[in-house]
Amino acid sequence: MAEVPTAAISRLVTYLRILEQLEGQDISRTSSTDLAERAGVSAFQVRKDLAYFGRFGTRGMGYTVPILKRELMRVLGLNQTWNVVIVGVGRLGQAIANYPGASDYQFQYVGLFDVSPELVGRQVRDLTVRHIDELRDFVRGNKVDMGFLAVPPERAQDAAQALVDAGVRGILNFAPVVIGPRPPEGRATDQRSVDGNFQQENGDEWRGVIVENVDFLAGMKRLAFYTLNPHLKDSPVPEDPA
Amino acid sequence: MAEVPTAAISRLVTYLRILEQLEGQDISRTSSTDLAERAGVSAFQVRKDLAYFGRFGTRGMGYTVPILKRELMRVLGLNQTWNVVIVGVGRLGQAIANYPGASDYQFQYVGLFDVSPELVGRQVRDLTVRHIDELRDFVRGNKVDMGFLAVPPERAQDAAQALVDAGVRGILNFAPVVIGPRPPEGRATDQRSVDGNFQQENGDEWRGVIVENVDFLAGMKRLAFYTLNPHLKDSPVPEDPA
DNA sequence: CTATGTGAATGGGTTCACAGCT
DNA sequence: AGCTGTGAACCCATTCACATAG
Repeated sequence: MAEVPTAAISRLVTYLRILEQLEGQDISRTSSTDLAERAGVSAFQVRKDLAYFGRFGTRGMGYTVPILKRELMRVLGLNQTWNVVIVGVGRLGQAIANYPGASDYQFQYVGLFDVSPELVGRQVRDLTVRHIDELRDFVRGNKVDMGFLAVPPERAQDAAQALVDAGVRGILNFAPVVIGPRPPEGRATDQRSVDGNFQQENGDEWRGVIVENVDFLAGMKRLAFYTLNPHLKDSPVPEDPA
Repeated sequence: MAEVPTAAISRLVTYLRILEQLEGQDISRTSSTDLAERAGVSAFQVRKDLAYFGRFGTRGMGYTVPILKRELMRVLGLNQTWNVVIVGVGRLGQAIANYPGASDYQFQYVGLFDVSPELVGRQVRDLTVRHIDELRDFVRGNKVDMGFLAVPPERAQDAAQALVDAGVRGILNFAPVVIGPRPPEGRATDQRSVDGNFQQENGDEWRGVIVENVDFLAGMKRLAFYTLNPHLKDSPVPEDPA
């Protein structure tokens, strides 16, 4: 089903960033070996990842930085405008709204939403924070493509559902919880779909909605684990051989 | 080399979070099927992931929430104290410092560092921001285990190197760049280690240092890609069969 | 001779079926 | 009978070797 490995997409993002850096240094040509070094992967991997989407190089020569950059941007969907709302405008939501770099890729923050009376009405960046009750109409009226979710974990599922009901196609979830179609009511364990994924007839609004998670508490915990068990991590610095 | 899949560790973190939610709801027993539903994975996967680290359930019965929670905390290294410094105390760094939930796991922020004269000396949370020049002595004097890196991308490599030189064992990198042992000086492409990962003789300080990345710009870009190509994503809502 | 692009082989992770306890 | 724990099967991602193009 995934004819392109998920990990390959993450790597493409990295290659693109490297190409931007190269362009900034007025380096106009590169190679799979060079990209591989800078990205911390193998050159095979670079070539294979690119090959999923086309042929962007010249044999014997390598890649032309601006061309490969343009092609990767196209592949990743970064040559078009994305209208984004942020739901949750606490410290994290504001840090996201103000983080530089998003607008470089035509991610435009068009609306900010929260429930807190202290925040609603306030100005953040060039936007006025709205109450989350206005979300649905706003998304429909403003061609919002995706929502960034920066609410406390206990509100994340409801806020995500609101985004989906409103019609966004993608959610970037910063809350440390799994969001998704709400399981049918009932006890924890019952007999439907034995030993596999659950699925249900409600929750169809979620069909086609993409969720990406950015969970830094999880990152902390993974870091703790690998710091205790370094041998379980494929490190950038290879082991001593024999 | 990775006898435990990296993805399994991420899932263990999710299971742990679910167990905490269950405990908060005074639910004392669960099962692989129940955990699987809540985590959005298969029950096979849950059992296999747990099996990498031991036998925590009772056949025919399932798992006892507090026991499994305790065991997962132990496995993940969350039953001990971690002393953490944050390098970069801009909006993002402050949001991290103030984000609730870290201290639940004995992650203790013991030092904050920045270069900006506007920030150094200021009070954030209960800590005074120090100049990054003090990092080395501080890390050595205060048994710092890991560093969270929230500086602008162009400073990330140097700040990471400073953390490593100072002796931290883990880095949680929020900057949208690859950090690691600095490649040897020289042109982009040369002949060492043909077609594979680079490695070098300097950069040995990085040996054993764990780097985890939390890159939300990358998350945005992945989201853009999958929103354009939903069929390439294994969705929580399964496809219509046939 | 160089470096890409790609079918084939390898290896690691997920899925499965069932053995083993309760 | 029920649900965990696990060796084996399967499948997908990475690695490789080489054919191809410049």
